[in-house]
Amino acid sequence: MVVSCQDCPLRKLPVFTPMTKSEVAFMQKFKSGELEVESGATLMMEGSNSPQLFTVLEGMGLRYKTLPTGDRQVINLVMPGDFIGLQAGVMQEMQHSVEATTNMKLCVFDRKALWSLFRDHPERAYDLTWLAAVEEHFLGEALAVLGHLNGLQRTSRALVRLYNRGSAVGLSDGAGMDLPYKQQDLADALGLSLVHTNKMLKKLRADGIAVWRNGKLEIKDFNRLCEIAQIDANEVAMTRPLI
Amino acid sequence: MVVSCQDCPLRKLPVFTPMTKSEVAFMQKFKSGELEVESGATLMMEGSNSPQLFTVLEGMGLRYKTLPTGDRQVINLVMPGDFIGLQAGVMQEMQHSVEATTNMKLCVFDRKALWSLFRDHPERAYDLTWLAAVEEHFLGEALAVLGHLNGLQRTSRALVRLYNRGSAVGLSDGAGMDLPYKQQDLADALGLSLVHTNKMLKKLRADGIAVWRNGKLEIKDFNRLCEIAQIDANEVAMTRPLI
DNA sequence: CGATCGCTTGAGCTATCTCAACCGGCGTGG
DNA sequence: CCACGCCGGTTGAGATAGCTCAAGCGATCG
Repeated sequence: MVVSCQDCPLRKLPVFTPMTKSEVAFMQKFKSGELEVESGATLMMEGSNSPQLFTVLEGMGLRYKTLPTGDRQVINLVMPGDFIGLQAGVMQEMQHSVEATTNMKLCVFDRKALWSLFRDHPERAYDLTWLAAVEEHFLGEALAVLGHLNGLQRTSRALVRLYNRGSAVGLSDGAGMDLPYKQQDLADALGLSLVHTNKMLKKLRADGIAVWRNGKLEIKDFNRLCEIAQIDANEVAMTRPLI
Repeated sequence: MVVSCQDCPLRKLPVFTPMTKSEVAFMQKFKSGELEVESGATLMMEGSNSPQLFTVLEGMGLRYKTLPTGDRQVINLVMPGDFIGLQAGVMQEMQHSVEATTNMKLCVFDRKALWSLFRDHPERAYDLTWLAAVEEHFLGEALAVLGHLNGLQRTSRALVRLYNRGSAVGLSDGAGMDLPYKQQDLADALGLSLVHTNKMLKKLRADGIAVWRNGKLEIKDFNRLCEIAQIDANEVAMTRPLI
């Protein structure tokens, strides 16, 4: 169903129908350049009206909201293939911030071209809407996680999801993958305190289930991890559907 | 910015540009009928492949996921004007269920016509994507609520948001509005136990801030409620942007 | 060498959960 | 018309997951 498209600069966008030559040409024009940012940089700022859309080519980041109290809710971790900025593209302004955790390479699109995409390339517009629906699906799942799972379950689930996503985009080699985040980042994503997150990770480590240290994640016992996370290990890994 | 459109059977869809006559004609064709359902009915079922999209004309419902443990996470409450089923329309299958809380009247669209909407009416396709982005925004906010607010704050926030939304679609008269849900529904939305939700509602009642009983919600002290909910009372009520 | 940063660990505190009982209203069946 | 059962809401009491505070540790950097 999902056709990967090498030619498309928006190459991580899943496409359901092969692209025509004229579409590829349009995409080339749609793409306005590439951008490299340093780790720590803020790509998009809550409340700003960003004129750009990005596809992540390399590196990792995180998408978060800042609460009036100063707390941070991480919405999700950004990996290669993710498309960011649709919200700002389509609403007046950004509702969350995006920050680079590692150095990143991005493919930049001009937001003004978004409308012509809809007008002239309905197939691609459809793909984009599909992407938004998928995003909505994942947020719904995240909501259920925060609403109903305990600390250990949340932590496990995060590791499974991240591992699956990482595998899907080729970030994992054998049993390990790069996961260059801080424990605080994970805590902010899971709605747990740093201390508690640390203790849950320790438990997974002690039980020989998963080890995450020095930016490397190793899954020792995938089945047990899935069991804790309440995920069917055989389930078709429905991660971000991006190739 | 948002132009309401009386002629459009998809009339609750916010449109940014006035509709042409041919568009209105298309919408009439797009609409495949109206549907009335009894309270308690399930409109869409998790995992099913629903051939229909709906706009809510009257009545209220709720959108939820069922967890493997049998727990329920309410994703949001469905009010008149809401558009449901885009996920099923665009992905293969529904990721959550939708249930009617009261009797409901729905405007039904044929999902197969969705593609021709994209092909022939890019403005409307754009509107739809905008709607998906808005939905994503709200889920992001909900995530932050579950991740960082305590029981009283969550409860307060829910009441403020519901009151604002209700007002926006004309469900509130003066100080009161119909809110025909069970405490269990709210609990499942907030990720709290029924008992605790009940105690938080009791506190709001005792403090003369808000009273919700017998399906009627009355806000006694909007400012204090907003304060607890960590919402700026003067903030432009960014509820669902539907007229 | 001192300072900073991320991680780790312990100790007490409390928000929230679970269990359990009870209450009033309503619909149903005898 | 009464009795019963059920459902939604209310309340109390004990248990606990997770929080906050606080301290210490190793690595990195200027």
